Amino acid sequence: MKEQITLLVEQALAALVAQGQLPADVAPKIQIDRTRDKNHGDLASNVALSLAKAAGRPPRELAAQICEALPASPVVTRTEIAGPGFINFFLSDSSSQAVVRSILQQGAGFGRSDVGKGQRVQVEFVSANPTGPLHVGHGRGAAVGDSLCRLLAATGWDVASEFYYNDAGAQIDNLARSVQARCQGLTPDSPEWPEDGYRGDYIHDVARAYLAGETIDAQDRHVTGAGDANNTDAIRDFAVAYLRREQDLDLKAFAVHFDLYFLESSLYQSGAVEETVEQLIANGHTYEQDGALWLRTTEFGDDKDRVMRKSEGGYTYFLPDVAYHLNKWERGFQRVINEQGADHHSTVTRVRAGLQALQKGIPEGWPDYVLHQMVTVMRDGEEVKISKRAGSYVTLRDLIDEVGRDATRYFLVARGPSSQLTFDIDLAMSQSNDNPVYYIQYAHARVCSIQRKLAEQGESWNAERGIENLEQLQEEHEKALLRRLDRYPEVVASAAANSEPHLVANYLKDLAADFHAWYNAHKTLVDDKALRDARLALSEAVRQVIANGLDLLGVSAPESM
RNA sequence: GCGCCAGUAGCUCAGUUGGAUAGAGCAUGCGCCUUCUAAGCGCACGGUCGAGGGUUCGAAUCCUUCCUGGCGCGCCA
Repeated sequence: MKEQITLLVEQALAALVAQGQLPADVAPKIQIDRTRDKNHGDLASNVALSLAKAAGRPPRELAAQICEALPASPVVTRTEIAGPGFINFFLSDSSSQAVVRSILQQGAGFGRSDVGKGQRVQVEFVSANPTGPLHVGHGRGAAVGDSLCRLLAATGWDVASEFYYNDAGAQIDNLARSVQARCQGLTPDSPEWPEDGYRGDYIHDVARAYLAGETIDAQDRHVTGAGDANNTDAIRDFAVAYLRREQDLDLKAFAVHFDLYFLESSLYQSGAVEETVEQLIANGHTYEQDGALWLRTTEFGDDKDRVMRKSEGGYTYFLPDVAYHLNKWERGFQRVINEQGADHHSTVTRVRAGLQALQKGIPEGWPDYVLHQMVTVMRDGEEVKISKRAGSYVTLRDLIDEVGRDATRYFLVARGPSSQLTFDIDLAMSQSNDNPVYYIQYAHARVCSIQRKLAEQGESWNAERGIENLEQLQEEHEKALLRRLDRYPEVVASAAANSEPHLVANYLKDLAADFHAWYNAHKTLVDDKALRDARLALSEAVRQVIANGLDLLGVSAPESM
């Protein structure tokens, strides 16, 4: 719709230039906006305002000339000049009703586009260390990342989702020591408890399972507990497998799927880590100091240089991170989006700097990052501190069990990633109308309910007749719904382009509100068959868009509630 | 001290990339079920868009200086 209007305005401007009314060198970017107020028509343009200076004429006068020069079109019934010089476009009924036909024809495809042109994009998210269960923060990452994947796929990208599985390094040793301490009967209060050891109760669970000789079946590994409290390696393998299994179950319960789990340990096994170090040394960006090997990341915009190899010989996490991202690049991903918590934002410049230092022709701003701010959890009006090491914990599993998957996902994705989020457990658990997800789902269920009622009456919806009679939709509530439905594809495109799934969540709430208002004001199953079927077409279009939108958020669309 | 993110109604948050009179939910008050599911609808109340300066036809939005909160500033990840 916007494109058509843009075309008309372009033609009008070209005509004015031809008449010598406008200088030929003006190259305006024609902006067409949806109006906020329906008194201002359906679409509005500010071209006259932005061109007034170049034209040497008052905006309203210029606007009048543009309107005069607009070619006739069946889409626009009239134009109006308003305010300081806006041109308001009023669309014809038939053009605004056409969206219903499009939705019914395209079904689940409505709102999808091919702007991604089938290009590959990789989205990495969650990537939690296997040192504890997933908590709310990981949940936000999972909800946002998964929704992002769905949005990208819906806009024509070839999406690969990936979980970087950090199964090597110091934190894993810490995990092994913590479990071992529990195996030896120590408690976190004990003076011999490992420094910085993980104190959570789940460590005790792992230790008990290990000592009992349980067998763990995780996605990619199967380990049986050796039961020997002195065998640190066996404990490490067991603990990693155990927590991996827990995370598998958490993600499954959250309906989040990954195409690939990438193991950090594989970067050591393949020699990629070593090769990366050697390349960085060969490129002359490193130096030794205090027994450690440093990378001069300050040459690439970092505020201080970073250690790659510790004085005791091991690598910091930074190096495998660089090796990992080089691997992504070499797999051919021209576009990579890393979704992670903002507490890790310092890795952004670091990883990019490391990649630049490799001199492989990787673009400076590669990869993209979507950082979500912290989640604050409230329970009984008080903040619950999330600390793996201290053991006080709100797990994702708890939330899913208590709140339900749909509400949890909706809450975690309904805010812009860059805003801090307060997750009120009592509110989310309340199962009342405070939960906006129910409000949206209820709108979907209501449409289904109308269809059921129709069937009970021994009647059926004649979709053809409905589409033929769309011009009967003349109520203000109906016009508002039509306008809202027409916006959906733009919302999806914008949410995908800006990595902001919450736009979809907000849109669905507004759409549901428009629908509920209409539902209360006007009966759908009226005697007049033409009107009835037209209204059924509209309600079915609403149902379809809600289903499409909820799917992008990973939330179900129930047929009854 | 430096960097990143934020500051909008009593609370939780939107705000279509600089547009017209700043919106929604919750909370509060008053109405609406013999009619397709009341998990709903309508009306009312509620604002110095953190503060000051700047940019222009026009600023919650862009620039700048402060104030406040969160996160980061490891040879942890």
